[in-house]
Amino acid sequence: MGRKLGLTLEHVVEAATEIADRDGLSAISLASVASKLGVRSPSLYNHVDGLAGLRRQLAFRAGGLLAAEMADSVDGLTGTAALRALAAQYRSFAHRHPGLYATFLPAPTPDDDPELTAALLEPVGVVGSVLTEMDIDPLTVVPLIRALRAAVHGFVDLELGRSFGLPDDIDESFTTTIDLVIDAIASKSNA
Amino acid sequence: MGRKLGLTLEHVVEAATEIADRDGLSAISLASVASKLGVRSPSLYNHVDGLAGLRRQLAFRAGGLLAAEMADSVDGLTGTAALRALAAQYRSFAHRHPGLYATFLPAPTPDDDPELTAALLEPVGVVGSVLTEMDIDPLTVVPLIRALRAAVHGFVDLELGRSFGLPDDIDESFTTTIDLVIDAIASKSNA
DNA sequence: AGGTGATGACTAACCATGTTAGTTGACCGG
DNA sequence: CCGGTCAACTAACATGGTTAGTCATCACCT
Repeated sequence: MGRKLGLTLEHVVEAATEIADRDGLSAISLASVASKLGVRSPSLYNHVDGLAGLRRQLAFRAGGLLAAEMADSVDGLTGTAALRALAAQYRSFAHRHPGLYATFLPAPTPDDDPELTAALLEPVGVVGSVLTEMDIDPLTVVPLIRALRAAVHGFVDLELGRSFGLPDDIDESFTTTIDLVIDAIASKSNA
Repeated sequence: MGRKLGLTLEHVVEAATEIADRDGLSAISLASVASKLGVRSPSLYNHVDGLAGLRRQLAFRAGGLLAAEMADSVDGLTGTAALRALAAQYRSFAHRHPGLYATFLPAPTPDDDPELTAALLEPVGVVGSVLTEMDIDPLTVVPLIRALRAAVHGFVDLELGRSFGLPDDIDESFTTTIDLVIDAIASKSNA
């Protein structure tokens, strides 16, 4: 049998994305992706460098998609309103794409894979540009951006991991959490 | 060959802990654990219910250890000092036991495994008792404890995942992050 | 039109891992 | 001393990743 289907890298990554978002990142295997595409596992090597390569492609897609969504969400906004929009969009992305979201951690080291490292830090850059517009003391901007990132990521990660035991409203808790951090950031702004 | 070594559940879980803390949670396999113990993989079934059972035992150990350390760390302290001690101990645990720490997520659903769910929520209980002593409005205590948990977990998770790109001092960023949340909590305390 | 080469799928084979079944030798209580 | 239990074992099988080698199809070039 020769060339039967018009399989492309896009198709492979798309299929893997669907599996990851539906059944979790660990459900991705060459076997499951190949099966979804109606193809045998070795055929995937024509498009992707093994399982590791597939995961890498998935991470690229995740970084690019999230960065694009965040850039869109902040359009026309500045200051705390922009930060709130970014946090909400970030959380929404994680809800809609839990599998892609999981590819962010652990991050590759800059030595191992500088290209992928840069792609995964793209979303952070969007937040950074909003913060510099707010005229924060340069000495404290890095800890503050880390605090915001930690709070948002931590909340989403716990939420996705079903780690909040109590039935109390989770949306409200998210608002409380990010407002707490954003207010603290605003109090150090000179804009 | 019959009964040769005095292998116990403790030995198995201990070996798995060492592997997980050194090489990551995903490095745990029955093969790697058995090899470390000088035993064949099927022998482990005499002590543990397969790989899933081993991971479950590891999660129990993680929950118990962290809860004990946190209870110790808060001894004699109250209020914001207690919260700061808890956060520091939590982070220290994650640094010393990254493999055990990773077992906390994703959490099992209460329906699937109520026993393990309870064990993993034990550390949260320690924080809860400190907060109730601080006399916080019961309506806002749940969002606040979630904010604190999200910030601390998020920070540690990003840190362990090498996701902080910049070389800026990480200890200082941690202090900034948790002080930010703890100060907000303190401002709502009536104690 | 027909030959040629690249493409992209395939089968076969190998290795590692998890798991089950059945076996065997050592210890322990009667 | 004898019999049962326990805890290790070997054998066998399934699944998944990977490599090597095969072969049909398509595009292009003469």
